[in-house]
Amino acid sequence: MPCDHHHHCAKEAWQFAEDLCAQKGYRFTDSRRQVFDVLISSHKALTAKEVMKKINNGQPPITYRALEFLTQVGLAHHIASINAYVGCAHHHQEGHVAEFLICTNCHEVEEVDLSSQLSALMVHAKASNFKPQETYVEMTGLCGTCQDS
Amino acid sequence: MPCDHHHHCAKEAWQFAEDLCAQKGYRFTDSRRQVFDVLISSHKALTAKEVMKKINNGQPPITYRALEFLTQVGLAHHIASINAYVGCAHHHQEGHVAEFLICTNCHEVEEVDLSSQLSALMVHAKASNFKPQETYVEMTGLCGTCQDS
DNA sequence: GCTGCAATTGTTAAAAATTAACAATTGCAA
DNA sequence: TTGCAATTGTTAATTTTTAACAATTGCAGC
Repeated sequence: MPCDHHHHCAKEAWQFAEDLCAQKGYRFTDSRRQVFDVLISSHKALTAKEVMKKINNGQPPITYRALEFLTQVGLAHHIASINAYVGCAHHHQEGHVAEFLICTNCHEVEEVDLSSQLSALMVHAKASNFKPQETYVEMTGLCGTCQDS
Repeated sequence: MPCDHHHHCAKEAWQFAEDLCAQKGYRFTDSRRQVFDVLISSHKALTAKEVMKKINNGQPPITYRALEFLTQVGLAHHIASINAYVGCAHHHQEGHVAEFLICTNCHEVEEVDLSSQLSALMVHAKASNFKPQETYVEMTGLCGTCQDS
């Protein structure tokens, strides 16, 4: 269940983002902050276009660059199945894998940790001598709210 | 390990496709056959553009429609993480979930069944009262061959 | 065999999404 | 304070996907 007190969430998220960038020596610049703000202010996955609209029509390159940055740093996740992005301010271990539950109606996204089940996904990679880079575990469907509407 | 005797593979795949379409009452038309042929002749995931190129530069709408058809029928899978398609001629149970191991270098794709591990992915959906539609389990990385090159 | 209808295709063109290229600016270290 | 790497601003192109609609096809019912 996503937390519903965005003010609280947001504050911690910002602190987390600040710390992460500082610690890793990345510049948490204005445009990056703006995009992060848009994403983190919503639990929904937003397309690049939606992000742009929310930032007084920011130019595509700026937005795409910020999205790429945030994704690489771990402050956002790319949801490939619907080609959208969702903010994230959890600390992830190296090799962390999350499962995303994506409502196709409202695009609300719930992120759940898969660490304990990860070995089940890895076993095939291991058996095939496959060296993993990125893992996407995405489930589209209808969230509880949207099932009733 | 993908089978390496495409002739044998292909023959069975065609039979499977014919039967599937006949049984479900779908028309296995020329353009659909062409796209299926392109996909099934390769274990690699191909982008829509790559498919088009292989079909004496087929027009986009025709290719996209065929890809959509094949995906819906189950004769192809959409690999969201790299926005590409891979042919498939396995019989899938209702609610079947596969894991795709996708080489980011050569785009070879291995499909493995996740049935036995599926409950691990579903447990969170259940707990969240989330009604699943599509499940994507994709792992990008380097296949054995590409690790050495 | 015709007729009519639904499914599919062919074609043109538009819309949407992403990236290239390069000049201007910024932040910081030497 | 100079120089360099990182980042941004800007324009425009490229790539990807879809819309719209006319033409065709396959087939069921007469």
